[in-house]
Order: sequence, then C-alpha cells, then structure tokens
Amino acid sequence: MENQNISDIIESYLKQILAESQQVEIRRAEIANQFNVVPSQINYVIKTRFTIQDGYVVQSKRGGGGYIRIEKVKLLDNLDFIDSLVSAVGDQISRHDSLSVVRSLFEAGAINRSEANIILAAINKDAINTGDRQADEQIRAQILISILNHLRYES
Amino acid sequence: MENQNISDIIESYLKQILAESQQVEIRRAEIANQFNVVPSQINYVIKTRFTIQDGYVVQSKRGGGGYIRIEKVKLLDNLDFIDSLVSAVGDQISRHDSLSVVRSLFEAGAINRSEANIILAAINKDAINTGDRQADEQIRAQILISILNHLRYES
DNA sequence: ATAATATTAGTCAACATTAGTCAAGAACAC
DNA sequence: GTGTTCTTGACTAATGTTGACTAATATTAT
Repeated sequence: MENQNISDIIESYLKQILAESQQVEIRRAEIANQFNVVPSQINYVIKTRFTIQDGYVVQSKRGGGGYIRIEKVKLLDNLDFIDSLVSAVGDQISRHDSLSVVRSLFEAGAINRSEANIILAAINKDAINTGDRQADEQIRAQILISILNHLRYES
Repeated sequence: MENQNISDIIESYLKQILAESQQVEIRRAEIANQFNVVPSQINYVIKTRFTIQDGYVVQSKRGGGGYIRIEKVKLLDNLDFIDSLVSAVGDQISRHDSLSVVRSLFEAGAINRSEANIILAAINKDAINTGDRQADEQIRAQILISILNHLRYES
C-alpha cells in the first residue's frame, strides 16, 4: 500500500466506486484535474487496469457532454478456452484456420448455429477482400479477437 | 447520465413523443425556443439521430405553416428491408452510422440481442483499425453487407 | 395575376468542447 | 545498466453549438 504511484491511486479511486455501483461515468478532464495529472494519463490508467480480462468494458464519447464510462461485467467461466483461441488467432489468420476457430466455439457451446453463421459471414472472402492477402489475414484476426473478447462476458 | 448535452435532451424529448404516437410534427423555431438553442440545432439533432438507418423518415415544409415531421417507419412491413439497409451502407460507412444499421436490424426482429452484439464486436474500432479511416469504412461496409446478405437467405 | 413581403426551414462553415493516440523522457525494478 | 512501467504534452479526432446566409412557401398589396 505504500509507494503507490498516481496511476494506482486513480485506479483505486475508480474501483472503489465500482465496488458499489456496477458502472462509473467520468469526465476525463475533471478526474485529471482532481488528481493533478494530464488528461491522457486517465487513458493510460484505463488501458492498463480496466481491460476486458479484468472484467471491465469501457465506452466513451467526445464533444460537449462527453464522458468515459467504465462498466463492470460478469465474466463467464470459459476464459481459458477463449485465451487459447485468442493465441491461436494471433496477429493474422487464414480463412481456413478461422473456420476452425468458429467451429471450436460452436462445438464448445459458446455460440449457437446462427451466431456462428453470422461470424462466418463477417470473415468470409466477400467481407474481407482488400486485394492484399496478408492485410486480409490481419483484419480477419482482429475481427475474430474482438468477437472472442466479447464472448468473455455476459451481455 | 446527468451530464447530457442539449442535443441528447432534444432527442429524448422527440423520441418520448414518438414512443406513443408514430409521428411527431414540430415547428422548428418553437422547439429551438423551448430548449433555448438556435434553430439550426434542431436540424443537427435530426440529421444525427433520426436517420433512415435509425428507422425514421423526415419530411418538412417551409413558409407560413411550415413544419418538420418525423415519422417512425415500420421496417418489417417493407419487403425490401434488407435491400434498403444495403443501400444505406453503400461503399463505406462510419462507425456511428453502422451502429444505427445494427440497431435497425435488432428492432426489426431480424437479429436478436446476442447476434447484434456479435456484429457490433465485428465492426467496432478494435476490430477494424488499419490506420486509414477510409479503408476502415470500406471494410466495415463490406462486412456489414456480407452479413446482410447472409440474413437475407437465412430463416 | 404579379410583385413584394413575411414566414418558415435548410446549409454550411467557424468555433467550442470534449476524448484518443503516440512518442519521448523520467522513474522504477532488477 | 537494462528493460519495464509511468508521466507528460503535442497533435489528432469526434461531437456539439452557433450564426450568417440561402431557399422555399405563404400572404398581402397592387
């Protein structure tokens, strides 16, 4: 508890609120001012301490009335399984291999048949076709990982 | 929640009326005056929150007795529903507008909540982020259209 | 009828107000 | 010393607000 840096302190402050209220909504500049740091430090704190692996989902809006909202979500018990698929996907993934990932999700019961079909529609070659095969594989990987991260929690 | 901007408040006001009466007809200057904003802000609210992607059709008339009428359209009644969304998506689509498309699919009953969330995960900025905004918008459009075409033939 | 005037809404660009990204340097842990 | 984490600020992006100018339609005067 001694020797806390300011990021830790801001983290504690937010988690204290979240201990009682499921979600917290802040104005970035206000919190930055309150703790006497530059605004972008709030982004740093959120990026390093409120990840989906930790069980938090973050939304924000810019402009007048803008906000950052951190929501505590209920993680499912399939985390190791999702982790293994995320590393299987990696930075890029072929269409063929991506089919296996979707099939694994289906067979594990993480998604049903229509959800599987929607994912397949999102990553097939009609959907992702920039003309550069490696770029396509990278985009396909990012989409799959984003979907996998979504499947970590109850929504 | 507490810190809403005035555009959100006007949006809520109009949607509250629309929740009960299918259409709402306003005099622009009157609403602007009621919320203490310049008249053109009403156009901003309508342009950003009552688009066809959101399921609204807007008509207006200038001159004496002029009005703006916002009508909520029943997309399911439209046999060309998917077609109209495909053309709304076009060659490229912003993240903001793509949210509206997914919401329309959900509200029309074409997809359920988990399917909607999966689609959102597939097109959010974690999933599609090449560094080139126009490229991202084109990829997002292709993915959405691929999913829309899938939904056309399913069920 | 036509022209002038009044009464509405539409467009657009400037400005304001928020948050996000990124990279450099500082501090820290080993 | 080296590698990681933290801190900072310049630059970018998204969204909202405002007002000057334009366009359409209705009403009134001739």
